[in-house]
Amino acid sequence: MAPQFDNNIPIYIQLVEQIKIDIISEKITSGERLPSVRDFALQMKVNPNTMQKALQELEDLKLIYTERTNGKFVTEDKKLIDKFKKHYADDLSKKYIESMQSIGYTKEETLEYLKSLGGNK
Amino acid sequence: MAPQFDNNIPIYIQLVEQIKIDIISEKITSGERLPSVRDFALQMKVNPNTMQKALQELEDLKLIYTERTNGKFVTEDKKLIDKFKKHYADDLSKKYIESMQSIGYTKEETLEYLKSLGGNK
DNA sequence: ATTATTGTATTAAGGAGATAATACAACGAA
DNA sequence: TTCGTTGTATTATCTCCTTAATACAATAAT
Repeated sequence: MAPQFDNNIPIYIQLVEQIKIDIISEKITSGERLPSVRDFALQMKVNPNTMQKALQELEDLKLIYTERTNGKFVTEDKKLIDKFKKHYADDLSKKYIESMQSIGYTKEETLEYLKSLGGNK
Repeated sequence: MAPQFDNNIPIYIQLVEQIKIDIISEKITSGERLPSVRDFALQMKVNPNTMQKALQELEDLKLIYTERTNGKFVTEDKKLIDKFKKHYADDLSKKYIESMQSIGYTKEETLEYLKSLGGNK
């Protein structure tokens, strides 16, 4: 459950990204309650303060909301979640193409490269 | 010339990545001399110490080598450069596929998504 | 009313990264 | 020899991230 963290990126940033992915992929569903800050921190093996900071960012993004003394919940705005999903896929794809171009692959070559990669999933 | 740095990743790491890309893409060619540490730092608008740290990492990777009092040069081992290029493309592609899968896209769907993206370059 | 659980805030300590300001060693050129 | 350029090393300072240890407020359950 506790993910591997990249030493070069602040943990709270990585937590935001991971939880965002869990919401986008519906591993945690719209309206679902998250573990308490303390429990979540235990699960992820980070300090409660670090988890709190990550959850605060997610709340700023409107992806979660808080019911004081009751817990934190994934937004019920499914359109917003879908918007994040599209944006995420778009961002990933554009950055991938750009990175491949930066080392000399055209878009067509990149597509070919990707096709020939690994198995078939 | 001076790139935009991501606040969340150490600058020296980003310098290593950028220079690595420049070598892989042959923007800087095999055997070519790099600017002096001080000049390079000025170009990139970073502290000489930060540049020195980045160049030290690249030397550890054998991508550059040092002639004391004369300067630093891109390796003349073209096979090594090509190895890095292949590894880089592989790594990018695998991570891209994995990330898309993590939000629910199959490999086929990812390929389609990529094809339909943006213009034709 | 009391207790437990929730989110939230505060203070302190340590570590890593970035910058600044120097200094030194090695070598080529004038 | 002297000067300038090269890489390299050192010390200090500042900020941000992380952890630790608390403490408080609000509410549901007992």
